[in-house]
Amino acid sequence: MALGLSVDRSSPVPLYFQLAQQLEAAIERGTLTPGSLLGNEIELAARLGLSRPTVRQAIQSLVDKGLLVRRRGVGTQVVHSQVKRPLELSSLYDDLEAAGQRPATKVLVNTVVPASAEVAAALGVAEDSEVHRIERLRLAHGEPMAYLINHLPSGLLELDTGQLEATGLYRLMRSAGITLHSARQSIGARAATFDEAERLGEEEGAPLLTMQRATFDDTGRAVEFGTHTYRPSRYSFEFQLLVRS
Amino acid sequence: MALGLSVDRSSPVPLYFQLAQQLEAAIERGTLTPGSLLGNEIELAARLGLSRPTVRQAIQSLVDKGLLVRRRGVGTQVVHSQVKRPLELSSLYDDLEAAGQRPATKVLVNTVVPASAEVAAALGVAEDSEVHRIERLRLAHGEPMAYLINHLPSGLLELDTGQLEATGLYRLMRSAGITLHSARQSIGARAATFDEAERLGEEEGAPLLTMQRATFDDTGRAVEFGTHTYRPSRYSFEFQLLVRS
DNA sequence: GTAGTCCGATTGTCCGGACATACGGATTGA
DNA sequence: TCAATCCGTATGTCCGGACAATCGGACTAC
Repeated sequence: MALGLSVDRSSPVPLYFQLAQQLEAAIERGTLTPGSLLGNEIELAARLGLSRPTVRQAIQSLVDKGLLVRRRGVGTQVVHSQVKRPLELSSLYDDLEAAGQRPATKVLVNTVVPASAEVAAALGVAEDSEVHRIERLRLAHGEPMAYLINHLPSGLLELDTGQLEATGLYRLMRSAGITLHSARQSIGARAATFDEAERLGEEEGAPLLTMQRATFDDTGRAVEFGTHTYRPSRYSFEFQLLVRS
Repeated sequence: MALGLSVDRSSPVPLYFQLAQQLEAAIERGTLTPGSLLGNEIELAARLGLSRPTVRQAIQSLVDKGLLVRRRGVGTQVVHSQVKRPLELSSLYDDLEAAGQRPATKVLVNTVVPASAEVAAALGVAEDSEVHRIERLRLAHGEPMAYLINHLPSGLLELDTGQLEATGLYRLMRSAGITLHSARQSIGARAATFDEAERLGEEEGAPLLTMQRATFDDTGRAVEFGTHTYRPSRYSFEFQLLVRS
């Protein structure tokens, strides 16, 4: 097959990664059609001038992403389903932007407060110690969409209101050198209180979608604790899961 | 350190898997405390009589699970946070059982119907072709908790009402030899219609948590499409995410 | 005292090979 | 005709080694 696979040994990009990218691109592009066999690893390695472990590493990374399926004695084939991207730690801002909605943010509160018991527990800091508190209203097409309350440990990040209105919190954290690693989420629903309804332009008692999330960086340190409410008519959580085998 | 690590070469269980399990157990047990270094791979391999790639494979699997963090030039250490288990494709039945709630199921509908356009699209079958339809009421402590509507392609599974009341749908599928692979989920909220409220013992207009999910097996074939409504006072979605690096 | 440099330690990448295991089709036997 | 067996094929596991890249601390020079 003319997949045009090739690797550049002078590049600093790892060989297995180059191969994985090319395979993923071929799947995305439709050159590798769902259900089609990938050709055996030995032969593929020989064709590319790579060793089998390297080829396997590339393939494995795509299997982990859910793009390929390996079956012993059969071969490796492209998953034939509409499942494309697995779950990511999503950012509302990025989600909206990807959907072409041009999100806007209004920062309502950006201050330092003593940590409540709940916040302290979530962030793993002492109660009443100083934490940043920001409250933001997220809009799409001029309509309120979500009300976001976040707490961050102090000293982690400069929280500039202007920047917060121009981009998302996660992006700010990443550009400050923080590598996000994992998060604990809880998604529920409840009736809007009067204040909540007011802020989001809903009626009191209207259903709201709620999300609480504690985010951790790669050292396991809590870097953010958020309590968000969404207008369910404007937003729902969409994601793909992979089963752990 | 006296971690008591050892592998059984006569076991059919892969060596890297044995090691991974023992390391995970040690972390769970607290023998390996958060933040502690794991000792370098070379020495660990020598101590266990394994090769370095095997040890690396074990460690990598735990890194993928989010239990360990590797840093070049430093070593591998246990993540120090409360993040323990990453996201799984959760089964409401298993969730409830794990929480010690002794779930009960009432099967209200178990029949074969022509596929609606929505169902046909989700399952990847022709419109009006035959699909199974089941409607179940899930109770915990005698209280209604969720109303579950599921559609399955015909010929996939024997859907015995008795079995459906005794266990969960996912467990049934797994024991029928279906390997679940991935799912596409959408979680939202809305106000209960009169009928929905009736079924769940809520008031009309009360907030409901909704979930739609299409599940795929390892060949990418859709095996189930579910439309569920939950009482938010009784249930919320809890899960951990890992960031894809 | 401070900044730059060097160096040991540790993980990251890659190789080539060996044998085990499971799947599916072909062959063989009843 | 149908079922059990054999066998080729492809992935799964494991080994031992080599060199590169990066981190952090120690040392050195200014």
